Amino acid sequence: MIKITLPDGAVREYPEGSNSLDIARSISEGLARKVIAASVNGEVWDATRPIQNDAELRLLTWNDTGGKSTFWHSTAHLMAEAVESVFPGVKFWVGPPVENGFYYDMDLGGRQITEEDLRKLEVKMTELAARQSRFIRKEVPKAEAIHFFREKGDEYKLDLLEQLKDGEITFYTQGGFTDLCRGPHIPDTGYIKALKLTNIAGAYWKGDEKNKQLTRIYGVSFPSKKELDEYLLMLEEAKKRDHRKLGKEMGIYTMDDDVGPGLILWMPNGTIIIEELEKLAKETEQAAGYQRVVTPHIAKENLYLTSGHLPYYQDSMYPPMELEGVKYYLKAMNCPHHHKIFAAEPRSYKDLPLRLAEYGTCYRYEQSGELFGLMRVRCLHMNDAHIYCSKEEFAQEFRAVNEMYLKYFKIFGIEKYVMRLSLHDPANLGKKYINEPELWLETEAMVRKVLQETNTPFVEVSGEGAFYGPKIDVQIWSAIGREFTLATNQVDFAQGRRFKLEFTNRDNRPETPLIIHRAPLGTHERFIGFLLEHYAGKFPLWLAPQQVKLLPISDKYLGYAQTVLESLKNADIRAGIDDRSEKIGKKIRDTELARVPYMLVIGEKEMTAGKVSVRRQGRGDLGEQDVESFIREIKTEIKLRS
RNA sequence: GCCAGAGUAGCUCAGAUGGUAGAGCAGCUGAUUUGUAAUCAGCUGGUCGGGGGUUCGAUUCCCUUCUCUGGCUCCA
Repeated sequence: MIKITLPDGAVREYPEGSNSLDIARSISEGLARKVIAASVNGEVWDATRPIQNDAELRLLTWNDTGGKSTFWHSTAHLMAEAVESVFPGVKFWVGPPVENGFYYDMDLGGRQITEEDLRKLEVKMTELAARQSRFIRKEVPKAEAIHFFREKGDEYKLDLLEQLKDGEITFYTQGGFTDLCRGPHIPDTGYIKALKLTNIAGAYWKGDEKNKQLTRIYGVSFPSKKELDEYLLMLEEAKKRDHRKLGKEMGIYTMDDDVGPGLILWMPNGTIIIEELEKLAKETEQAAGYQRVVTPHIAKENLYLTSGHLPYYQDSMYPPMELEGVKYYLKAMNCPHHHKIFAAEPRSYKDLPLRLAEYGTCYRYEQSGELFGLMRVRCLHMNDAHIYCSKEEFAQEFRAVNEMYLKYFKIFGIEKYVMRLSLHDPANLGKKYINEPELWLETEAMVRKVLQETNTPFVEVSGEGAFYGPKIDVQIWSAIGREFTLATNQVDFAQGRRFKLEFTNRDNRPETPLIIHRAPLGTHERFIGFLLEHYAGKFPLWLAPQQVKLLPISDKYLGYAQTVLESLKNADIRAGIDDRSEKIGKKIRDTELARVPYMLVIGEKEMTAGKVSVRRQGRGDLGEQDVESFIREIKTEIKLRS
């Protein structure tokens, strides 16, 4: 007998070789039906795999992350089985579960796959699932595994095998399909009741663009039809808050083929938001001891040779324009210009920290396939600043920047984000990263220490640093689930020396400052894209392009509405009148849909009493109020940015 | 940049196996003067993304190009 410890601490005894399904069944049949995998001593196992020793057991269902990923991983195998039957001779690479489903990469030998094929594959998969084929696990000696895939002629799996040792190789078979796989899997294919193959994509083998491109098929599956329908509904909902749709609908921005890809034209409504954000940034930065500067959009080649942009960042820059034998580049970052401002005057330790801020316009030649609405563009306006400080001041300054982030996030109600400590990748020193291994390690440790001291939760990722130093990135997700860096806080140990920046320290000696690059509000483009989705277009009052709309019941009250409008405008409130000869219901409907925060209904009653009837978007009628008190209240709401 | 898909009126979408296109909403005009999420009527609006080819004839078929979209690679 073996002792099984359940999550509630209960210890039960079972015959040796019992599996998780048996154990679940001993608790209840209902539970057994829901179990799709199990965590055995912290490791996710097949629910059907025999347990030989005492163990801590946690049964996993669809509602556990481990359960879902097992379910999707198994569906990837089911898809592979279907693909193999429809396209014989196909070679497979890997087929893992992902955040919302699964994919499998394969080499179809030059054959093209169409949307129609996906529908066929779905039918085939449904058919195979209904057979309830068991997933059978088998430990295989390496030699036998190699033999199997040699026979099959699958060089991709042979490549995978190369990194595996004898004794750690397992095969899984379901129906007529056998795959090299670590597992685990669901008990049988019958668990998969609903599925959808969502798209076809190219994916470079091993993620390297120099390698051959394989065909990747994405899909998602569920234990019931109901869950699939809910998922599809959720996708529909997400589409409604897509910033590209809202941006168009609300007159925020547009793009034009003649202007160029990735170049945003901000319309009046979008520009209002930009100006409000800049106002916030200026207030915040002034309070934090920043000074504002303004710099040009271009500079001579030499500046970028000095900064290191040309060797390390050239691919992302627009090609130069040449005038009188001198090459000029559009700036991709503001830092070199700011460094020149630092260098323009002799600096003392007494001037430090020197904080130079600019909403700088940068141009980056992003690859055409990367452009994405407002989130990834080629002309961007960065909430940029550079802080020049001594090593001793660094921790304090870096911490202050982090605190500024959190202050902003509170204002915008940003709760779902991840702080990422982005480090260099030693393999890319001298290529993607400035070749200063010790300085990398030193500054990375400095940043890590600040994060730890401030108890900031973060994840560490290698190979995401800037070319001049490590950074903290704040990751957010778009409505359709794509991940982006919203804000960034970077250390730069390289450019100070490259630009020969110096200040005179207390010992009357020249010293090179450390530089912090920071952009808590990221860029206008990405930030407003994010805000559109975050608020689903329903901006808080202070950001709303139009804050108040006056809705006269009929033309008779237009005159009174005009006087109210004047009062609002005098109070710097963005307001307008709906003077169409429509019924009030229509005016309300249109204004609600336009997401204007406040509506003021004006008719006989209001005109006589010198009042307005206030209606809040999404909330409905709030009753009558004096014009003056209404203005006072919303001025407060605007001022507090609540 | 690579793989795949899409581009018809301002928006959402129909449509023709090749004979130059239609609806709703929006817009405009008129009627209506309205009390908290759609008043009625009429009208305007499109070289069916651009260029080239095949054809008596192309928005439809072919080629090419641009843009957008889903991924890959890359990144604020």
